[in-house]
Amino acid sequence: MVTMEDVARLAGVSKMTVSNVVNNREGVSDLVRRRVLEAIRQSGYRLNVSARSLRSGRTGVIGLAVPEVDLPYFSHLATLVIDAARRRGHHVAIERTGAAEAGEADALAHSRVLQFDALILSAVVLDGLDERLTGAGCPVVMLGERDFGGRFDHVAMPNEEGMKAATVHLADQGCRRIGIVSGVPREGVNVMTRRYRGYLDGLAERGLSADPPLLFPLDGMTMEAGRDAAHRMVDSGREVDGVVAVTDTVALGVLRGLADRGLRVPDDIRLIGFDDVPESRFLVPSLSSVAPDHRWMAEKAVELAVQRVRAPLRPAEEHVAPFELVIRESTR
Amino acid sequence: MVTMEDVARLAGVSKMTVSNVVNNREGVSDLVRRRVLEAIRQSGYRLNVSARSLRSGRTGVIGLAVPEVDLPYFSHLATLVIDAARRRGHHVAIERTGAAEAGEADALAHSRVLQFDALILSAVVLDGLDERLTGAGCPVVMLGERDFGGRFDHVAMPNEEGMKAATVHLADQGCRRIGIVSGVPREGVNVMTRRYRGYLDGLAERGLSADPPLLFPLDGMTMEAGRDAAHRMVDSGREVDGVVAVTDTVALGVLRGLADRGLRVPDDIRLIGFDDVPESRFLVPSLSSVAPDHRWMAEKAVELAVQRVRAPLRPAEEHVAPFELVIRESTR
DNA sequence: TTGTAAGCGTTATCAC
DNA sequence: GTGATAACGCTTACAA
Repeated sequence: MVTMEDVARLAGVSKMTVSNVVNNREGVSDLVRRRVLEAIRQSGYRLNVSARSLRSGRTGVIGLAVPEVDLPYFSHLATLVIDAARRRGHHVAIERTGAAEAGEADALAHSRVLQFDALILSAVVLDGLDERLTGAGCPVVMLGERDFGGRFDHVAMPNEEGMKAATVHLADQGCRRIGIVSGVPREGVNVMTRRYRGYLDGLAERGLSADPPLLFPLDGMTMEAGRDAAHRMVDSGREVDGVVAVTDTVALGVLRGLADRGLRVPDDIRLIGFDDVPESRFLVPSLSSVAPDHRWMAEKAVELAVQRVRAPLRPAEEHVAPFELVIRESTR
Repeated sequence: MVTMEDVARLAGVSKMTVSNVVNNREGVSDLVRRRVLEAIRQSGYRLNVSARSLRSGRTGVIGLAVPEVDLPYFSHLATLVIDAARRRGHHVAIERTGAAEAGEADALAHSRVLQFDALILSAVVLDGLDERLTGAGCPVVMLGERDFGGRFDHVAMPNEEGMKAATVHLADQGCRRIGIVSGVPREGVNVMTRRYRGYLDGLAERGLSADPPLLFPLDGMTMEAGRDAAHRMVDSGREVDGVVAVTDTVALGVLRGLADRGLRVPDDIRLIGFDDVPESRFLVPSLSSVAPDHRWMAEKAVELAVQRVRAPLRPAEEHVAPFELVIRESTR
């Protein structure tokens, strides 16, 4: 392995000068710099990141913990985070948490092992996370779902506002019996409860009743769960003329489930999702959706992460992503 | 920061004994081990991976370079690779190459910077990669697309066999004018040329003419490109009663493009994809597809990577993934 | 079974 | 503007 020492010898300078050149530091004469660069080229030298990290205490890696990499929403988000980080000279290591508390706790444990400079945590369910977070061994930025009373940097989704807008939109399209396909709202603040609240707000805004609630519960946040929920919805015989799905991925399953029962969207029933994942505009029918500005979210999360590495003691910030309602065939 | 030294002092042993406990090595008495573990707990000690890597020369990280993280095929693959690697005690860092030669070369450059123990490269287009690969600074396992004359470990897709089977299937369903939506086959061996060859083989197998070719070229491998190709196909006025799409992602776009022109699948035209991504069974109509065993591929790729780290000089291995044809509504 | 010493490749500090 | 030296926290090799 070629080290700085070797390069230094080859260029006839000291190790330290090579280091200065490699790190683009001031105070190296042009002549020497050129000589060093040439020596680096000739020798095929490569910086040893482990050594640098050991010395500097920084790894240049930001962790991104998501429930599943292969759900469109998260993979899309991951892409954007990777880009945003790269622009700031950082790398991203993705942790899969599996949407379970165990997994999310695990990701934190791993963040210790892998020594991220910061961890961006897209937490869905984890309760009682707070105590553990403080022991993560690196700054944590919450992305998406939860509210931690201002103790952590937090990039929030417009969960309530978005869901409210979606529900109002369905009402304005003439729907009178609007159902929701979602996880059962649990105690504490999480994506399910917030979106469910937004749905209720939307109903209230248009004077529609939520009693008895038309909640069709979801077993997981997958396409499969969405399809099954749609089956149960139709089979229950309860009349529904519009559905808000808690995510686009779930909505994709609902679309399939409705087709299985011979119901057409939007003719028989209207459907709207949340996230505006890339495939939504290509589905048949194309899927209306609440579209948070994902790029903005990724950018902000990485920005917060990088800032906090530099200044660990700044007060925590909370930001809510902007969104727009994208109207497509499924609610026409 | 708490170091092994601190733990050692606390437990009344030497640094080395702590190291032995941390690494689960033999030859530490139970009593001492317990004392050390207790000291670790009390002190909140965490292993410093940079230091370990610097000393041992291994990082425990496998790089995975894919064109796009947010195409379903790659995100699914990434999930499986992450799982397989975790089972072997490795972490995965994902590099996005952007499906361009520049990107793929870049990933190699990064592999130098990040010091992966090995790099799994899902290369799509890169020609003249061979020379650069040897300078990657770590073992490289090719995943998916290309053939490198046996110089690299290689987990290949059943590109030709799969496409042939898909084409034969369409013929057996009664299709007589079978088109293909694919990138233009280029010089050299890549996914496009191999799949196109499989398509031609399939036509030949059933005595169907490939002259003039019903190739509808693709500008990229995206849903959008698939939709546009479908538009051009229909607008060209050329009669087509079956289509093989080069990937499921492209097929999803084709499905949309056909709907835009008022054509129904499978009634007016049958459609089959390649990859069997998770969403395919949930589409309406559900999408028939060539289903390579992705889990097998990920497992094999990681296995090869780990093996090669241990034994850099073993001769390269080449494996072709098994596959099956999944018949769904789109070709009924 | 446990301890000691050396060194992995880099950077911070301070001297020149 | 450049160089010598001393860490950073850990593991390998070997001694006790």
